[in-house]
Amino acid sequence: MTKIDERFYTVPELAGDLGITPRTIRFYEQKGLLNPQRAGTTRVYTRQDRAKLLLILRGKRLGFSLKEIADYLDLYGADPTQAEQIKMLLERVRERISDLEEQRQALDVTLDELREIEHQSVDALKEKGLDPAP
Amino acid sequence: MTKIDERFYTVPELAGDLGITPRTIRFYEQKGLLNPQRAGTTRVYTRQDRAKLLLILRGKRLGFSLKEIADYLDLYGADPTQAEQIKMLLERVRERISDLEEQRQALDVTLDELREIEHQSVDALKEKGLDPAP
DNA sequence: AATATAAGTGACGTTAACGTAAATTAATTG
DNA sequence: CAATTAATTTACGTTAACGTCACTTATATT
Repeated sequence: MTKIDERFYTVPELAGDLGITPRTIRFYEQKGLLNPQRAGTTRVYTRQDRAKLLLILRGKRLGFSLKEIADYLDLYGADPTQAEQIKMLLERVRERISDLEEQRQALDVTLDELREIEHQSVDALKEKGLDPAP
Repeated sequence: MTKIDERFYTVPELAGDLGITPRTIRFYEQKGLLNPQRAGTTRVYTRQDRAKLLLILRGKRLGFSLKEIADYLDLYGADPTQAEQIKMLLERVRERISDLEEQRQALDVTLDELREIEHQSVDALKEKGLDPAP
C-alpha cells in the first residue's frame, strides 16, 4: 500500500491549468503561501501543493487578502487535530460575512441614491423636450 | 440688487467643515477638480467652489472615480443649457447602477458560499465535540 | 522688527496584487 | 557540443487616492 500518486507540476503548467500567470504563482511563494520543492532551480509542485494553490484562489474569490490566506495556511500542517484551523477559519468567515452584509447595505443605499438621481435627470431632460432613451 | 453674498472660505476651514483634510482639497485642485482664486498664495473659495466640492464628495460617495468626476465637472460652466451635462450624468449614473447591480449579484453568490463554509465548519467542530459559539 | 502662526510646496511614501522587461541559468534536442 | 527553448531571477513599474515630512513663504501679533 501507500503507493503514492506521483504526479508533479511545473509553474507554467499550473498557471495554464488554473488560469493565472506564472508570475502570480511565484509571487505567492514570495509571500510565503507556497513552498514547492525544487529540482535544481525549477519548482516542482505535488498534488498537495496544487490543492493548496486552489485553496488560495478560492480564498481570493471569497475576498480574503493574501495576508489572511497566509495566516490561515500557516495552521495547515502545524495542527494535527485541525480544530484550531477550523475555529480560525470559522471566525474569519463570520467576519467576512458580516463585512459583506454591511457592504450590501451600503450598496443598496447607494443604489437608491443613484436611482433618485436618474429619476431627476430624466425629468429634467423631459422638461427640455429631450428624450432620455430609457 | 445683485448684492452677492460674499462669504469666503479657506482650505483648513472647508476641510474642517466637510470632514476631509486640507491635503485632500489641494489634491483635488492638483487633479483639476477645483480652481479657487488666490489672495497672494492663499486659496480663496467662494460658495460656488464649496458647492463644487460638495459635488465632488457626493460623487465619491457614489463610487465615481476622481477622473469621472473631473470629466463631469468639465461640462460645468461650458454648457449653457446644461442638457449635455445632464445627459452625460444620466449615462454615467446608469452605468454605475448596472455595475452595482452586478456587484450585488456577485456579492450574494459569495455570501452563499461563505455561509456554506460556515455551516461546514460548525459541523466539523461539533463532530469533535467542540462549541462553535454561534 | 522679531517672533509666532498659518498656509503652501515638493518630494517621496503607502497599500495590494501583481505585470513587464531584461538578463541569467538550466535543460533539452539535434 | 551548439543552439534553442524553458524556467528563473532581479529590478522596476502600475493604479488610486491620498498621507507625511521637511522646508519655504506670508501674514499677524507684539
